[in-house]
Amino acid sequence: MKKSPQQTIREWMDVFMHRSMRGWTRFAKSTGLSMPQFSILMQLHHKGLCGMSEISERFDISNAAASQLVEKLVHAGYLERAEDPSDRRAKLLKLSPSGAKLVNEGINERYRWMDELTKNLSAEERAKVAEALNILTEAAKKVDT
Amino acid sequence: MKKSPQQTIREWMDVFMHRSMRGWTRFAKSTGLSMPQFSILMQLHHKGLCGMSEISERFDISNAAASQLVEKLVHAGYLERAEDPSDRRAKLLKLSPSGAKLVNEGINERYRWMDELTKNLSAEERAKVAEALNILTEAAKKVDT
DNA sequence: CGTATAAAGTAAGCGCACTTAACTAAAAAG
DNA sequence: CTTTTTAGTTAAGTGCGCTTACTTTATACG
Repeated sequence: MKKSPQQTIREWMDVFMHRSMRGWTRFAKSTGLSMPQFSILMQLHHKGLCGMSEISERFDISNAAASQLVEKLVHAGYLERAEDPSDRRAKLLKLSPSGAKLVNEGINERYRWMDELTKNLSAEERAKVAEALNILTEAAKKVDT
Repeated sequence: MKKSPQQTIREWMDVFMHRSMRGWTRFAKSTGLSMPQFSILMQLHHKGLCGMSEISERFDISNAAASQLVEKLVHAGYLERAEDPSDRRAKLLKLSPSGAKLVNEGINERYRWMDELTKNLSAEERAKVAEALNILTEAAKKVDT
């Protein structure tokens, strides 16, 4: 009874998702931030810089809600909010140094599990894994607009 | 400038996590359930059957909170709550048919993106990916107690 | 036995995310 | 230049998750 490639891939997804979701929520909790707040920091980490309305669109919440969440993060020192010089109605949001530090700690915690996983692999296995994940990453870049 | 295997793996994690978290929260929202409620359904999906206190331990909340969340899920018809015959203080929780259906829809939605990703791969690439993810899944089973 | 301990449910109350509605101010349109 | 649209903020109010404190019922232990 051999597993199909698709089955193998799906099994991995289940394991990976279940595990990393747990780690993720635990870390967010440990920072004292709520999930919505933490997610905004992550979004900023990926986009680098963005306006308020991008936040509300991305998380499908009202502008008002986004504004309130951001306000808390600015107040806590994790975000910097500046006027956009090219459009003075808009704001430019970005991670403050301490916000970036927090996000990186979270990401490193994620990496740690993965390192744990791969540290007992042979060099050959590790190379195979890396090659395969590279294939998937490239595919993901094509699919995600 | 070649990427190290570790870098490749981490890059994949970032892409995969960011993308699947988004899909996950969107799906949960579309069901009308809150994330905590939805997470409980997922936990039940993985464990099959469990008591109330396992819920509170898993999510690091009080027994009272778990009881309240479960009550809502039972009332909504997603969970069945029965007395444990071997310890009549305890309850046995499990997904109802409609709860199982909901969870499976969520999981299938996750799979869909992955299918999208892999459908344009050559058979050879797909085989490589499957082999690598199988290695990782086995490793994960060893690491996670 | 009775007493202590454990599992679960109930009640009151707090904080947070979210919404709508009203408002400010700048840009775009006519 | 006036009107309309757009970006963001503020305020009031709602619902939910969570906690602590208390109650109930069943098991474990001396």
